Amino acid sequence: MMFSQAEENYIKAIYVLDTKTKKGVSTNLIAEKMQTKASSVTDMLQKLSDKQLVVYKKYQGAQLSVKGKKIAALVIRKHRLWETFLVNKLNFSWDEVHDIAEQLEHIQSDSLIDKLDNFLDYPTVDPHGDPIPDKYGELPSIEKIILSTLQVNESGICVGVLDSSSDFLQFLDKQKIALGQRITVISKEPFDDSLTIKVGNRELSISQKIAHNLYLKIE
Amino acid sequence: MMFSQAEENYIKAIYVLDTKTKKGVSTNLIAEKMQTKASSVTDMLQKLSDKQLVVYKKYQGAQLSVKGKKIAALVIRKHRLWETFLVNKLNFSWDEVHDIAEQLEHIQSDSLIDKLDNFLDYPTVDPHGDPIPDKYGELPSIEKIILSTLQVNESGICVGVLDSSSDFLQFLDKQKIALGQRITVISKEPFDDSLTIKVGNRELSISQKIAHNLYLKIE
DNA sequence: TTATATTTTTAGACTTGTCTAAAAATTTAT
DNA sequence: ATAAATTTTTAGACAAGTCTAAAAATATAA
Repeated sequence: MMFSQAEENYIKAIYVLDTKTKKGVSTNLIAEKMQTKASSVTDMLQKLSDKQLVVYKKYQGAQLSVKGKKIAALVIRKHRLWETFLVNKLNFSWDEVHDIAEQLEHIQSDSLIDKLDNFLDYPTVDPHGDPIPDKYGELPSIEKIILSTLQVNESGICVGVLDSSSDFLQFLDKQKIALGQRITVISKEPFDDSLTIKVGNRELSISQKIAHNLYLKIE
Repeated sequence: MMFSQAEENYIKAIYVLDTKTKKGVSTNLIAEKMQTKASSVTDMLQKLSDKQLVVYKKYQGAQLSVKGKKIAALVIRKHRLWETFLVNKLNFSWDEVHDIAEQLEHIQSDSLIDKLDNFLDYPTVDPHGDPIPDKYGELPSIEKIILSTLQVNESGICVGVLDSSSDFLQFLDKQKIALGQRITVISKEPFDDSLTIKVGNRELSISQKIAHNLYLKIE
């Protein structure tokens, strides 16, 4: 069974929104995510429902079926493997790879993905710290917490970003904050919720918004 | 300026047929190459003509414009770089890569191709010995001759195949004939035009058809 | 709870690329 | 050189995916 790029993109969008909201995903939400119109979404939901990839009742929003979830996970697997390839092998920086991976994720070939996975040495996370589903569509769960939830003097290893827009990623590059680094909370400012952190041997002040988009792993 | 996959595929087909026949390429020829109907070809030729990619007059066949030729060469460049990647880095064999490269060649990103080219160490030929156009669409001309045109006792280095169907490539693998090997013509059989050749330290007999599909480079 | 606002769906249209069937042009053969 | 065969184009239809505008359903508010 093979799906069009449009179908795969809708399924992926629903997957992301689904795991974020836990309820049926609304037509408008999907439309916004897909940068399209609600009427187009309705048409596609009808089609995906016919193919048993989503559970959809008129006016009730949509949820992925088990089959739909697996397809979503496999597209995400391809996306993240390609991003890993682009960064680790072709020397792209982590803020440049999203759009290219968005195209590469639709290439249809199981053996290609198997061999790419092998070539990359079976990575479990992509360059942004997001977990890579295995070939069966299973996501390894990684326990990580948002930096802004840490108390003063607590610390952890930076393992991912919540927002992976290039603006944010470029900011991190500029501040020399990278995955794998230890981050320690030195102090918290009650006035604006900004915090002072230690990264390597540097101390720097970051806004609440920044702290809210960095994932740490606590040992 | 960007082109759809369908447009790119037509342009590529016309390019290949064009350089093979030297005349305007007929609608039926393109239809056969593209596995489609003549009426579809007519529609597309009209469209490509509007975009100045082909020179087309009703009932007269089509030829690529300079612009069309450049686009064709750049698509072929991508195809051959990806084939090289698949064989050299992912360990595919040379008979498995065509269909996957057929998809990858449509990925739109100049920097991706630049970086891939660099990663592969600027190859000039793909795994089948076909030349890779440079980033300006220029094809390096490689002088190579068909094995069947050699006289007895003449020899050369095998540098390419004319037919790159997987049947033929798998036959070559089975016979342990590979690019880079010296091939010497031991004798020619007038009855069926088969020939006995020396490859490495082995002697083997090959049909005229095989000999007609192997390229050699003569020093 | 009835009126208003918002969300969602429907209806109809458009684009790209394809097809079949028929018409027109070209080529081949007698 | 005219008839027959072949090639090519046109005309009209269809599928996928999108859009706008209007109708229907649901949610919100007085």
